[in-house]
Amino acid sequence: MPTSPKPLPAASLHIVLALLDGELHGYALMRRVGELSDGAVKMGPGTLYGTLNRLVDGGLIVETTDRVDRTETERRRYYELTPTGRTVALAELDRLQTLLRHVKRGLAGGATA
Amino acid sequence: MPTSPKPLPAASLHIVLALLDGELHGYALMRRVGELSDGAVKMGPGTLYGTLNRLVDGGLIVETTDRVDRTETERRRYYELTPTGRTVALAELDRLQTLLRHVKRGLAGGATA
DNA sequence: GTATGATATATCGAAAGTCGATAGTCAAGG
DNA sequence: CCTTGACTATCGACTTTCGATATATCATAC
Repeated sequence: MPTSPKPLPAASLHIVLALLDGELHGYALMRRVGELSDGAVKMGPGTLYGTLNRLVDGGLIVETTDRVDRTETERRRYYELTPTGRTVALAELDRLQTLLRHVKRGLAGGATA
Repeated sequence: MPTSPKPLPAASLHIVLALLDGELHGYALMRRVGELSDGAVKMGPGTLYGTLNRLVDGGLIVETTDRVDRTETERRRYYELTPTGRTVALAELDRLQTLLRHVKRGLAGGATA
């Protein structure tokens, strides 16, 4: 079972989930991560860029080099999920869904003790 | 807006979610946290007891002292959510639901780029 | 023309959190 | 007895996160 060794840390999780929708550059990722939780999660650059590098090292994302319409002065660095990264992201999504389902089931049952 | 300063760390999150269903003692909490994610999350004692203390300090949980049918030799220490803790737990649950909703919406849209 | 604020990337050190190993007690079963 | 599972607990190493800081470009406004 190579696709679920252990849960990703929070920042990594948010990044790979955000990238499920398509490639993004660092700054956009910061915004998107915030948006995805209606502003509840705020990832600063200190967290972002280190995490990005770790994800690249771990083989979950890659910097896309096939950009076509980019100007010379393009500062943005785009990242996308690798196939492995996508698999992991989907597995994490699943894990969260399972968690919520179980918690909500317990809530419905009612622990009026 | 006193009820959403920032997301709880992973271990704290799992513990308060597990306690939404009712009071539990440490060892049972370890099992329950695993169950809630179908075995994907494994919290060992090293993580558990430190986190438990932090949650007590933070006023999110309390050790229940009103146990009736406990023997003298009872080693178990039961914890339950405080009203604040319950509010935080529910807010976190909400945050996760929002996250999943947004991510899945993006997935449906399709990023065939 | 120049101040300002958003875009954009990057690094540093401190603080916080997590993990795995270890340890001890008690009860029940073989 | 002696092992095994329940149960709480702590330690140190490691990983992750945070906040501040830095730098450069661009658009808008003054």
